[in-house]
Amino acid sequence: MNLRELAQHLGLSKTTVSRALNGFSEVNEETRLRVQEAARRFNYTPNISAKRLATGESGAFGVVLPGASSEMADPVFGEFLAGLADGAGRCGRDLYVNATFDGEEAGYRRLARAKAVDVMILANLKVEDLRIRLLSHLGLQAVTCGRTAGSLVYPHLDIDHEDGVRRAVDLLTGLGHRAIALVSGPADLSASEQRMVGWHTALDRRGLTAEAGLFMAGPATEDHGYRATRTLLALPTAPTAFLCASMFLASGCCRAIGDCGLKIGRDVSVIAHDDGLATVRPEAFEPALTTTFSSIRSAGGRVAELAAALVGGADPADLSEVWPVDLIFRDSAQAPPRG
Amino acid sequence: MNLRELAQHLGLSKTTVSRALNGFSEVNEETRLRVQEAARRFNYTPNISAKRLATGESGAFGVVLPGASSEMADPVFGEFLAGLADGAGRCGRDLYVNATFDGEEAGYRRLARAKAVDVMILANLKVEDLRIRLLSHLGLQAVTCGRTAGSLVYPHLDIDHEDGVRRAVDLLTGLGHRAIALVSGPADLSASEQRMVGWHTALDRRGLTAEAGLFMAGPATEDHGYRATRTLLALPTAPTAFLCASMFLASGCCRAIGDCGLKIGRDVSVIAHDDGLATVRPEAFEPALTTTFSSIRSAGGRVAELAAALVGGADPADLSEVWPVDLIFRDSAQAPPRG
DNA sequence: AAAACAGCTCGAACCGGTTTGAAAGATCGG
DNA sequence: CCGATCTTTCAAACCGGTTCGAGCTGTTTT
Repeated sequence: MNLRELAQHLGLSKTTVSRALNGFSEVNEETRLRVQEAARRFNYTPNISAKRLATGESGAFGVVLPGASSEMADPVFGEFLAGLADGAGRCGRDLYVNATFDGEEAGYRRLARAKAVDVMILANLKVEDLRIRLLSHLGLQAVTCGRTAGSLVYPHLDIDHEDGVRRAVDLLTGLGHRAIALVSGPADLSASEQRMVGWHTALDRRGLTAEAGLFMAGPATEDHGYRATRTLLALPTAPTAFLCASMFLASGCCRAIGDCGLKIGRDVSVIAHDDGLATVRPEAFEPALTTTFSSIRSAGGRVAELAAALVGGADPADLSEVWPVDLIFRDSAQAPPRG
Repeated sequence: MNLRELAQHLGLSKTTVSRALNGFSEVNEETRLRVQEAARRFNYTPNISAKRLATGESGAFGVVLPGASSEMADPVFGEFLAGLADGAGRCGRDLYVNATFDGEEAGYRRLARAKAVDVMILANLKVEDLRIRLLSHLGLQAVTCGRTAGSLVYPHLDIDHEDGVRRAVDLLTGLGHRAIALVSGPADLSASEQRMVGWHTALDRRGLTAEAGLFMAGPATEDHGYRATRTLLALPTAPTAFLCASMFLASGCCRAIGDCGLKIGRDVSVIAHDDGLATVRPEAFEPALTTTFSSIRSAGGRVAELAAALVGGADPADLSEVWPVDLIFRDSAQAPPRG
């Protein structure tokens, strides 16, 4: 059942039927109801490709997965994607996932030229992220999850990583900790940099120094969390508290602490950032982990909404948000043992 | 730059240019080269929507994420999706991800009516999976990752879960184990059922009984792995070996074993199934985990290829594969302690 | 009563490709 | 040299929507 057939059935023109279904005001209300009723009865859904061709809008958002890298192996990104797809659905859009085998840049170029998507979604922003410039150069709009320090203005949603770490450090220093390690994700990520800034400023404010040796960047895996923690605990001035940038890092961190014969809470404190993945819940740790929390899935959903607003003609300057982070106190953060 | 403009530049008709670029034989070879050269120079890419409208093919594969559930929280699914997107890219297709807020079935119906995708991809097949019937009823082709026991014929790719578990059990019984637990994923999953069958048959062949109490189904999380293992170790006849259906279950399993003061390898053996996620590598365990291995990412890529073949008109009956599973021996499987 | 106007509806053009059927030009056998 | 055949190209129709501009009512304004 297509538009022409539906119009014939109703004894109307394609024009009127199309307008009736798309909510134009010139259509008689009675006619509109008749049309809507018929559309429902005949199970009519406009052909997406035709609609896109006619409107010039693709009705889809794009995400490029760098094929070679293992970004998707990252469950946090997966969860973000789920939120994104969910939000896109709510806005009546679809999500185009493109994993290019010929390099990320080629993927963007292809999508742009083929007018396959209305907006590109970028996540895991780097400190210096070339993709933003590339896209604006290609004439593709973009919405990002995360933000860079530069002066470029683009719609984005970000978590206040800096503040989250700051508050976590405040909590720990308040409990009496003086040597606080930061077990971080990849150093080139903007989020990692923001966390480092928060760590520095919070320690500075207390008159403590952020020892460079207590900052350990690396992949956000259990493995790196374990190794980093082992390394840190072997230092002559081992830290009494650990901030982990993800739950996976925290898993490894906790395992390392256990392997060293220490007890979390009593001997060493741990605070992790929790993105809200169902598979790694802080309550499942022993003891339950104190966390900074922000749902990455919700963030994905909101990014989709921002993208929809952008397509709808909203001013890009109005489409940026920074979400606060919750600090949730559980048992893994306690006062340090008396030295 | 669109087809008409390109044709004008070349002094040719749209027809000829289109055919030259799409490899039709009636075009003069010299002309074809001229056209291809010009297309490259002007950076011409056909408009996807127009192409789709004209051909009736959408050029995309569809994946529906059940919005309410947390399938995406599952990193294994994320990795599968990455492989899928990668494979789709290699075949010149795109991936349409649809997370419906109004229920999975509604999502399929919408995609079918709007002719948004050529083939649907299904993963995480249930023992009784209604989606397959629904799709064939909607006239949508499908390729699945996983297979059900029923008599329906559909293109699929599956891992030989049954054989993997059988060989793992054989290894353990060969080492002298007699009580072998199966820490499984969700019971309604077809893969879980296949694993259970493998467990039963391998034990039967050795004249051992598969105790119902040693089968623990649940979500494929660290948490469930931990709880299940604690429960099992508290049994009067505690198992001496554990088979874990995923690396996450294995993480929890190992933690539980450690918490009970036991040592993996010496006191208790563990074999896990490894889907090849970069974040949870068996070598990172202490001791390194013996695993059955099969890359879920490669599987995703292959599923995309099968889907492309299906669109290309291949006989659906020829498009099914079952991949063998590697058994990789490491240190976590040893002979049981002498009772 | 003529002019202006608002409310609905419609035919036709358009989006940018693919594909059909016809035709022009080249090649060839007789 | 002519008709048959093959090669190559083209104009026009088509896919299924959206949208512009015009036309046809009937009501209000002057």
